[in-house]
Amino acid sequence: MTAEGTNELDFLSFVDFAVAATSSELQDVDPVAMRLVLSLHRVTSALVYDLESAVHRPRGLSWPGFRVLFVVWLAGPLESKRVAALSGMSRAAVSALVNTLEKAGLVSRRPSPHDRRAVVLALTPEGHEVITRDYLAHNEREQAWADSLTPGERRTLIGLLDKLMTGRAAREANRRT
Amino acid sequence: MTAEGTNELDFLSFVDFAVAATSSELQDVDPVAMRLVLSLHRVTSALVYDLESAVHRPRGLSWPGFRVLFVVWLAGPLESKRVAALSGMSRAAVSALVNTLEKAGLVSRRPSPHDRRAVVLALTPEGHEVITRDYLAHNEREQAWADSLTPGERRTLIGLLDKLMTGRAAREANRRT
DNA sequence: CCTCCGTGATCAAAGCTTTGACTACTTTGT
DNA sequence: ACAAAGTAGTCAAAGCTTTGATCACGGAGG
Repeated sequence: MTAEGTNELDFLSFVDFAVAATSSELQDVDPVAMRLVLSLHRVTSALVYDLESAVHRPRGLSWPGFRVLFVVWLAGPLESKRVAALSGMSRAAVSALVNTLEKAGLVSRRPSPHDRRAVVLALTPEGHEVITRDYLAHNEREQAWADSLTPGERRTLIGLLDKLMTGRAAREANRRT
Repeated sequence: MTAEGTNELDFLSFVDFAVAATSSELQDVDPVAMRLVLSLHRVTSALVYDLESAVHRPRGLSWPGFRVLFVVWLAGPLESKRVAALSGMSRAAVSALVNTLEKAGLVSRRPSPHDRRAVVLALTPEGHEVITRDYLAHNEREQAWADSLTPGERRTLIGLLDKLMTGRAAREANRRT
């Protein structure tokens, strides 16, 4: 089974190959769970790489920078801690990232009026300008991806992802601190 | 609409909030495409973080290290370039990562017999030992996530992800070099 | 009041990522 | 045969991530 046609493999078709190859090496592996996770990871990687390289980098934002700006844009002046929770990053990562965004003049740091330990993050006018422009291009690219599915399929996929996200494994899962 | 109940938001429920908030700021945004991409990214992030922190780190592997080992295990011995293509990383990233894996005694580098520029990567016996043990634990955790869905839902989800992966946007998308 | 413990933000070290440059080699075309 | 163009791997700089300290502040009990 090994080394046969291994040369036509690519990032996409590797999923099929991997499921077959693993079953032959290991018993007790669930091929459906394997394929599910592998597909999820590969689609998402490809999607994020495409969005970052086609939309955000050309406009001067990194993918993490976009995520922070997006959260601050929508959920509005917000404590650093909450930005971390909503963007799915660690507090340390937000702190480091905001150094960059602050230097770029997109985000401002202010002390919180109610807690002198806390820092409130807000968009500067320029940051607001940047994220709205950027997000329009982002959403256009999102639509291009969504167009691969019918409207019904889109709803189904969103529903299944929600179910995964609220399921038992997700609740038990390790979370970022 | 802003700043109302913003305090009960978390990483999961932010999706709903974001879709509503964006529509009120921008017209011409497709809320379904937005929700699709946001859900995909959030589920996958949570899943990868859980797998890395619960399975791989405790066993001494990083997530990228696992990916390389996994590819070399299944498709291996393989040129460095092909490992990059199959694992979805850049050639430079593979090169840097293999430095670590080689020091750890898990992967070996050999010159290719047919092309003196190329390097062939293979698992050491210890690397084989590590990845088989590690992958068994990985797959157990994958099963825990897959258990949130019925068997039919799993098949449906895999099918929809495949369709996204082979659709037009994915084919046009920027790819790693 | 004031000690004790919890929490918010930041820093530090180590690792991985990216792009772009560079070297060594191979392939192509004349 | 040989120059030109392309390709494999690596390196370097800059950025982002993680965990684990550290420091400042807040809240509750004695």
